[in-house]
Amino acid sequence: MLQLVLSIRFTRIMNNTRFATALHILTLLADSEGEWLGSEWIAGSINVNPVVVRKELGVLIKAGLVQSRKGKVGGYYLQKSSKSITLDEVYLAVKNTEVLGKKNLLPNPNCPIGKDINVHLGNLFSDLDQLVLHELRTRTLENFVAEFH
Amino acid sequence: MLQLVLSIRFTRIMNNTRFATALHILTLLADSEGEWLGSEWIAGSINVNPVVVRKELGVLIKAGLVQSRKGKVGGYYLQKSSKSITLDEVYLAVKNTEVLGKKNLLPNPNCPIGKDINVHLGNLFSDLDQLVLHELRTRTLENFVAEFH
DNA sequence: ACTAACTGTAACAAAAAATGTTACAATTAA
DNA sequence: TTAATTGTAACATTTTTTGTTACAGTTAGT
Repeated sequence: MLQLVLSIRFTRIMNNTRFATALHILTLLADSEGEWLGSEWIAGSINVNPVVVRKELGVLIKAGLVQSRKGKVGGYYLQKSSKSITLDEVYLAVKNTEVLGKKNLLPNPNCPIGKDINVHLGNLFSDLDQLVLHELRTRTLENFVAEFH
Repeated sequence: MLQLVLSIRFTRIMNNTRFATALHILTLLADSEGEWLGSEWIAGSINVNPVVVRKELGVLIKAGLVQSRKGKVGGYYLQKSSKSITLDEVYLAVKNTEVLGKKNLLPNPNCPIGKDINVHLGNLFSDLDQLVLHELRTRTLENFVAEFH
C-alpha cells in the first residue's frame, strides 16, 4: 500500500515547458557573459512569471549549472563555461519521467500479459531514455547559442 | 489572435499513459491470435475503463493497426501481422507532441534570443523526435510480445 | 543604520490536460 | 426480438502545470 502511494507520487512526466524554459535561461546567461542577469529580466525574455524563472533557476543551481548572488546587485551567472555544459545535463535537471510517458498503475496481475507488461514497458522506456540522453550529450550549450549568431 | 488560440489548442504533449495503453492492447491482440477480444476484457487486463480502451482502439483503427467488428460477437483483431507492426507506428498514432516537451508560447520578439528561440528549440525537438522514431522503427510488436514467453 | 533591489520559497489560485463515467444510438448473431 | 457489442458524445473528476501573492533574508550604496 505504501509502495502504491509512492508509485503514484513519482509517476510524473515531461509534459511541460520546463526544458524549453531552462534552455532559454541558459542561453540568455551564456549570451551575456560578464553580466549578472536578474530573474525579472529573464522572465521578460521568456514571457513568463519571474517566480517561475526563479524556481527553475533553483533547479539549475542544484544541478551545478548556474550560480546566484543575493542582495541589491543580485542575479544569476553560469557556473561552468557554456562549452562544458551538455544538453543532457539540462534534461536530467528538469525531467521527471520517461520520454514514452507513463505506465498504467495497476495492470491485472492475474493476466499473463498484465502481470509482466510494466517490466517490459520499463525496459523499452529506459532504452529510449538512454538514447535521448546520449544524443543530448553530444550537444553543448555553446553549440546551441552559436545558432543565434 | 486566431493563430494564438490554435497554437494553444495544438500545443499538447505526451504526458500520459496512451503509449503504454496502446501497446498493452496490441500485445493482448497479438497474443491471442484467432480470437476477437472485447473492450471489456481488454480493460480488465489494463485495469482501466472500457470506454478509455474503446477510444484508444479507435485511434489504432485509424492508424491501420487494428480492425473491429460490431454487434453481438463484436470485438477487435489485429489488422496486420505483429511481425509487420513496428513501434514507431504505435508512437505516431498516440503521440501529440515532441519528446522534449512544449515550447513557451510567446517569447519576447524584442529580445535577440527570445525572437529566435522557438525556431532553434524546434530544430532540436525535431531531431530528438526523429531519433526516437528511428529506434522504435527497429522494434516490432512480434519482438515485444516474444519477451513475455 | 536605513533603504532599495534583489533572491529564495511557501502557500495558494487558476488553468490546462488527462482520465473516468454515464448514456445511448447503431449494429449484428442467435 | 433480444442480448451483447462497438462508437461516441457529453460531462465529471482528478492530476498536473502554471501563475500569483507575500514575505523573510541578503547585500550595496547612501
